Amino acid sequence: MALQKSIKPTESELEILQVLWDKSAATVRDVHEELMKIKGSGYTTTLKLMQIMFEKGLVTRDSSSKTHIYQPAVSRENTQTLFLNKMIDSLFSGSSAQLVMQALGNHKASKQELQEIKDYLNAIK
Amino acid sequence: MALQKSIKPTESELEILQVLWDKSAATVRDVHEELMKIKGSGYTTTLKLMQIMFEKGLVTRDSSSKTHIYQPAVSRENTQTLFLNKMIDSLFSGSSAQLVMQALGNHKASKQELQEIKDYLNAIK
DNA sequence: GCCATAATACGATATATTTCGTAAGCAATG
DNA sequence: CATTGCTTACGAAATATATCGTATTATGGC
Repeated sequence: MALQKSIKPTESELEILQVLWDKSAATVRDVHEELMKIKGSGYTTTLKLMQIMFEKGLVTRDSSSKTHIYQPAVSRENTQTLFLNKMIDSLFSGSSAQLVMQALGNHKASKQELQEIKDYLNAIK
Repeated sequence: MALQKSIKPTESELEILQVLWDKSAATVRDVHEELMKIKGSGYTTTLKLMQIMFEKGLVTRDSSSKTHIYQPAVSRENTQTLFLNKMIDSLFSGSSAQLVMQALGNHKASKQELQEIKDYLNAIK
């Protein structure tokens, strides 16, 4: 499999990918209804974005029936890693440890989460 | 310290902020020469961006002499947190633990860094 | 078969971001 | 004190992203 240069999804595209990752597959309407919960753009906006994403190869679609079914073509993990690495470079001087400690320090992690991380650290030692 | 409404710097603005954070203060030329090491845009592009950043309040400047001296007006840490939280929301389902573990898993952390993180975790327990 | 409904396609506009060209000012130097 | 070089200011083009309106097409119920 050829190593495709990973395109960076835009912000709106990320919102759509999130829905697709959660649902595995979805129609434009499905996605749009999810997006309505967090933003207020029109149906054709979502449609257009998903068409563009298809052209870019960010999603696949089954167009055998009139209502197309979309699926993510990039994995959540790869995309996370793409953005993480970018962020580590652009904001943390290339140090993932710095990023991690900053993330842990901002009161967003519960005790349980901290324990998970410790376990994880011990596991990969 | 007053709580500033945090504007999200654009990608180019982040590159400039990085230089300013490293140097504490710098002229447009200083910044531009640093940027030349990683990209190829013209001098007036950097100038314009820094002027816009000044209008947005992302940087301050001392214009008492002809060559202005710029300083960051937002802290590295606040900006890191801003982007981290955004990313946790948009890519990690709101879980900082997930982000941390993904960051640790992608082979970017050295043994030494991992140890640092463990120490840190123990410290904040 | 016809119509109402809902979908896609797509051009056009709107907005945000980045880039550059040019004009004008200042200051050192010779 | 004029020339040269570096500076800022700023308009405008170029590019990227997001939004919408309208036309067209398919489909199921009548």
